[in-house]
Amino acid sequence: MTDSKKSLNFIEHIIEEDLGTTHKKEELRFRFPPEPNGYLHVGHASSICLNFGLGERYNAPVNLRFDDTNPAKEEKEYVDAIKRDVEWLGYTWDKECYASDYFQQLYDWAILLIKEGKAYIDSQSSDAIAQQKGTPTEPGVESPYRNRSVEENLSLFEGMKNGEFNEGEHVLRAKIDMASSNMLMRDPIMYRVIKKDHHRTGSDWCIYPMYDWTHGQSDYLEQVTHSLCTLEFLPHRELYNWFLDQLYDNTSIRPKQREFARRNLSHTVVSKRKLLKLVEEEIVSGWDDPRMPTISGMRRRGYPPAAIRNFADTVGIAKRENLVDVSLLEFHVRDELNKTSPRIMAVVNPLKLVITNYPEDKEEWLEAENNPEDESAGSRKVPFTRELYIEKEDFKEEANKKFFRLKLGGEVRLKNGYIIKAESCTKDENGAITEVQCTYDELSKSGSGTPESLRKVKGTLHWVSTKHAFEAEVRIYDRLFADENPDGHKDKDFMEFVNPDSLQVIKGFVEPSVKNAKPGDQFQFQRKGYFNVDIDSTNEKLIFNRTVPLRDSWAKIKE
RNA sequence: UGGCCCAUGGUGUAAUUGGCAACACUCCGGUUUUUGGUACCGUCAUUCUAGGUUCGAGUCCUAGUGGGCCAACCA
Repeated sequence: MTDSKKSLNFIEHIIEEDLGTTHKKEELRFRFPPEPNGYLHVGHASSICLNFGLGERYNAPVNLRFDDTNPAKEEKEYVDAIKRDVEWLGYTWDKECYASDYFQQLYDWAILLIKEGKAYIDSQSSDAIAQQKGTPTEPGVESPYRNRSVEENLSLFEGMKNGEFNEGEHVLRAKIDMASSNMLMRDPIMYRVIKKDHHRTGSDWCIYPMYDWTHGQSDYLEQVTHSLCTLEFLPHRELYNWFLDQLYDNTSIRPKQREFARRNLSHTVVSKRKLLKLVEEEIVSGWDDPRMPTISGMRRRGYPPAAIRNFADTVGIAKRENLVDVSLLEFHVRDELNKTSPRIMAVVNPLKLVITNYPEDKEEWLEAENNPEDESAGSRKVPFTRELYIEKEDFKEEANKKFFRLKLGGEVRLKNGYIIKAESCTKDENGAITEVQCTYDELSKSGSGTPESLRKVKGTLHWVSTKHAFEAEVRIYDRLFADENPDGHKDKDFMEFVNPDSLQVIKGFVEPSVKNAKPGDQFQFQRKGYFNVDIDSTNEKLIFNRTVPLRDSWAKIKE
C-alpha cells in the first residue's frame, strides 16, 4: 500500500511528535469507547476506523471499552450489537473493557479525593445546583455544603453507596472552582445515586460515576496514550486533566485527550432520537433497514466493510465542521464491489423481445464472463432462446443518434449473444409497447471470431430468456432525505425532507445461475447496479436490495 | 453581554512547520470499451476580509467577519 507515503492528519502529527519526545512506540494504545445504549451508525464507523486505523498504522493495541456508567440507559443487547459491528468492519480489539470494571477503583479514588478535601457531598436538589452553577457569562456561587467536614462527607458517601438515600438526595462533587470560565470546572458531579440494576454489576452499586470522573481514569487504568473524542468534549479536557492531576503517579503513562470534528454525512441524520423517529413512524422497517445510516443498515444494504474503511480514510480527519457528500461513500462502495461482484444479467423492468428468425425450439447456452475485472472469476453459461426479456427503457420506436439502444430499424448486440435488428413492435390499446420483434444475425455470435461477430455496434443490451428467467423481488433504494442537510435547518423539521420515493419495490427477472443465491450474496446486475440478496429472502422467493446503482452517464444525457 | 474552538475549489482532506497550493470525490468535456460500467486524459482556487512581520505568508501577529461548542444527577 501507499500508506506510508500518505500525508499525516493532525492527530498523527501529535502522535509523531510524542514519539519523538515523551512516548515510545511500544507504549502507544488507543481505544474505542461506545456507550451501549443504541446502535452504531456511520459516525461511529468513522471513529472506529480512526482509532483502529491508528492501531494498525502504529501496530498498537486498541481496546474496545464500553462506557457503561448509566444503568438507566444501557443494555447488554447493545453490547453484543456493537461487538458484532466492530468485527464486521474488520477490526480486532485488544482488550474488551467496561468502565463498570473500574467501579471499585473509582470509588476508592473518590474516597481519596474526599480525604484530601477535593470532593464533597452536596445535598441540594438538582434544580438548586443548576441555579448555583451560573451561566457562561456569570460565575456560579458555592454550595452551602461545600465545606462539610471530611468525616461527614465520608459517612454520607458511604451511606449513598449502601443505598441509604434516595436518588437525588445527595451527590458527590469535585471541589474545583465555581467561578471558572469553564462551566465544567464549577464543582462537577462525580457520583449520583441510581437505584437500578446494572447490566454487568447487577445490584452491587447504588451509586454510579459520571462520564468525566470515569473516562479519563479508565484511560489511565488501561494505559491508553491517546484518547480521541469529538469536538464537543473539548471543554471537558480541562477537567479530564484536573482529575488525572489528582491521581497521576508519575511512573506510568498519562493519557491525553484530543478532539476531532465528527464527520457528517449528507442526505441523512444520525441522532439517536431522529433515527428512532424514523423507525417509530415506520418511514423505515427498522434499525437495520437498508436505508438507515446504521452499521447494521449499511451491512444489510450490501455496503462492503472495506468500502466504509476506505471512505473514512479518504475523508480524513480535522477540526472544522463538515458535511461529507454521500457520493463519496457510494464511490467507495462501487469501487469495492466492482472488483468483487460477479456480473449477472437481470431485467428489472421487462419488455418481451421475440427473435422471429430464431428457431422456436432452439436453446443455446452461451459463455458469459463472470467479472471482467477479475479473470480468476471464470465464466458461466446463460440460456438463450427465441423469446427474451429486455429492459423496457432499452427500446424506443424512434430516437436520436445519442440513443445507443434498440430502435426500429436499428441494431444492437445482446450481451454475450448476437447482433439483432428491431423490425417491428406491438402495442396495447393504450399505445404502450408490449412486444418487440427483431431478427438476428446468426454469424454474429459473441466469441465466434467470425467477421460478423467482430462488427462494432454502438449498443449492448442485457437480457434474460423468458423460459429460463425466474422472478425476484427487487428493492430499489434511494436517499432517505431529499435535502443534503436535513437537520441543518432552524425553522424546518428534518421530517419535512423525508424522500417519499426512497423505496420502490418491483418485480424483476434474473438469469437462472443465481437461483440458489443466499442472503448476503452480492452481484452486479449488468448495466444496472450492485445488488445483494436480502435476509427476507426465502427458498421460494429471492429478494434483492439495490446496494448502489452503476454510474449512469446516459441518465444525465437524457435530462 | 463571557470563555474556548474553527475558517484552503462545489464537497472532504493535504501542503516536508515560512519557499511553485496537492490528492480524492462531484460536475463538465474527451479516449478506450460486447456493461452509456471499469480504466485513462483534460477543465474547475484572488487559501474569509483588512492590516502587519518577512527577500518570501495558506502557514506567524493584530483586528474584523462568519460558523461551532459551553449553564444534563447524559455520554
